[in-house]
Amino acid sequence: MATGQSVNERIYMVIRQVPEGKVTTYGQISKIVGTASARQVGYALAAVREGMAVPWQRVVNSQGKVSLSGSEQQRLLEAEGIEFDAQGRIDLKRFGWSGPDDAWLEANGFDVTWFWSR
DNA sequence: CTTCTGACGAAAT
DNA sequence: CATTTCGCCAGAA
Repeated sequence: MATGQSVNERIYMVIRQVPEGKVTTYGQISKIVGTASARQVGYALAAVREGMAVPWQRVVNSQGKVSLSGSEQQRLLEAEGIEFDAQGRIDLKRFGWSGPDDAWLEANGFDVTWFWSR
């Protein structure tokens, strides 16, 4: 594992891998990081400040909805090509990120075993 | 040093 | 479908 780094730092590393036009979920990030619960991912995002280069807007909840209702998160995603339905939800089948590739995981010290059950 | 408080998820009830 | 329970980080007061 990427030792010497805090849980939050590992969470940010993973989120930075999400490409524009795709979204990921709190649960998926927690599985990739391995040592973080979905709740901790939420804590980590709440601690993000400007200048950290973390595309926090690409992280939505398991229902495909943005966490910050009434904020600018949805507008930022629409600008990247993400579509929302009438209920304000994103179709994860179409816009969901499939995850980092094995090479990246291994190069950064993450456990690749989560791939076996994805 | 202690307490409080958040961008969440899955399973059980 | 709504509510409850647990998991257990990091910064502010």
